[in-house]
Amino acid sequence: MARTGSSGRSAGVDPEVLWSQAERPRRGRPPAHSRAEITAEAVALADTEGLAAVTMRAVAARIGAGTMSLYSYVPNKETLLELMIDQVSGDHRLPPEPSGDWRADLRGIAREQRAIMRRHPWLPAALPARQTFGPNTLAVVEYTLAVLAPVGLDAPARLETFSLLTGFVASHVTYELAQEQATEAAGRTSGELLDAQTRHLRAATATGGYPHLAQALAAPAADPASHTDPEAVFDRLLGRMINGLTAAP
Amino acid sequence: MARTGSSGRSAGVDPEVLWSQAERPRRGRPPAHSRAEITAEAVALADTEGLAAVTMRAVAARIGAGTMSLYSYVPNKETLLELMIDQVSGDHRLPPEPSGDWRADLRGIAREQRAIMRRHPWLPAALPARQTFGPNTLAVVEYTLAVLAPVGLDAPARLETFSLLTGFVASHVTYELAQEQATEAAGRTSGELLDAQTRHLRAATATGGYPHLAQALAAPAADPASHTDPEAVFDRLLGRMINGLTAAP
DNA sequence: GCTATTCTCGTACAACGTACTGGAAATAGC
DNA sequence: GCTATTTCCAGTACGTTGTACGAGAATAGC
Repeated sequence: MARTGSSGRSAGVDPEVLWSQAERPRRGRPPAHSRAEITAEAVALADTEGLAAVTMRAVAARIGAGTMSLYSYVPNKETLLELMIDQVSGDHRLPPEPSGDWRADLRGIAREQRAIMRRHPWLPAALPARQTFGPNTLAVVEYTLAVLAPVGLDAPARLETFSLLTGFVASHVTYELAQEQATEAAGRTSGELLDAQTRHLRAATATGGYPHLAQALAAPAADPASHTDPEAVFDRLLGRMINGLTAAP
Repeated sequence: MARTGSSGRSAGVDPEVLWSQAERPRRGRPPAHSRAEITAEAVALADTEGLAAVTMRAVAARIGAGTMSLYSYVPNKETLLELMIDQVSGDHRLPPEPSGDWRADLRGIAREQRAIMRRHPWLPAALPARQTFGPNTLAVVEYTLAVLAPVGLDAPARLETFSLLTGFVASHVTYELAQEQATEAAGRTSGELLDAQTRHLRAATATGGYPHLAQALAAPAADPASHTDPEAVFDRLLGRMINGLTAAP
């Protein structure tokens, strides 16, 4: 892992150079691959094997190229990650114009984000490392700002609203996936043996040190139906979130 | 980086083994260091040099030990990270009992979280990787659940509220730090040359493709005073957040 | 063909996490 | 103090990572 920035944030690559199309030179040997193809392959790898499996060697092998060939398309791995994030952001299906019902539009954005993050479970963890905004991300930001225009927020507040909405979705999806994984692990062993994490939690609460936590783990949902459907849970929280973020000061 | 879990989530270490005290054996040579000391040193390193600088070699050098000596205290690096997260969670100053004003108590929790994250800027990025809850984290969870007891939420909703509150604070602090870094970089060059990211954004908007974004970047805050004070911004958003998360279904 | 330009990729290296292992060190019982 | 026992310490070594370098291969314009 040589050459990872030694101080807080690494320098990275000039975003202007990164995202401007680097017009195809008309001379010399034509490239056998493309940035988009490499990025797509890296995304597929992350989807199936996890973010840790995305190594330069593995990605190169997947497209049938030598490891170092990647560096003709991407200056370094950090940049590849930024490209991955922006590429999946391109999956957003955005209406050309806000509908006029800004609450509904915000819901729509968040639902899209959630769908994308569920399709690419590595995304929530990768987002905090993002240094720049690619064109696809900017398109979502732009649309969100357009939606927020009629809301009584000033410009900086509108900008941050996007960030907070994304953060909320990421938090929730992370929680959702962890939850599903836990119950799946529990079910796999016929509901008898829970997974290590849950077992640990039960053990911790069994000491009596965390009464409220113990109660929360023991208590079934008051209204099971409303908790069974993940979409319903998300939508309900999302609605409150939108109310909170867009309330008048 | 040999032996990082190949699939999505790595197996990690049994949390029970991790967090139970591992009673000190009474015979033989006493250890020269402690898990807490090592963790503290790793935290200090991350604070000053960034999370990437936390290598087993660097941490060992800091306490004046051989690299491999660390493995007497910590089974692997991933675990060290969990310990770091839980150790800084111990900085929370929690009242012994909820005050009765649960909104104020939630504010207090979030403010503490924000202060800790600002003191340890690597924390927001490290949180998504957390696999288990250590005792200090559990104490915060427990207190939060106690605070939420009088609120009309059922048990699972209370549990997730903690997660969402933490996620909100992490998102906001990440945003705050990025913002400060950008303005600081801009100021360093006497307000003339902006940093690469900002320059990139301006360039992107200059093409006319993102009118709302361009406007947002150009427009000064409607009420500058309310944006100058980061605490005020945080408190205002936090208030809305709390309203949203704890609203009746 | 020639040449300039560009992509390709084998080799190489530093840095990482960590398995292994022999020896050093401290205590417990005498 | 001596010895046996238990434990910790750290050098060496291996596999894997990101990536610098440079020689070769393939193309476009002349």
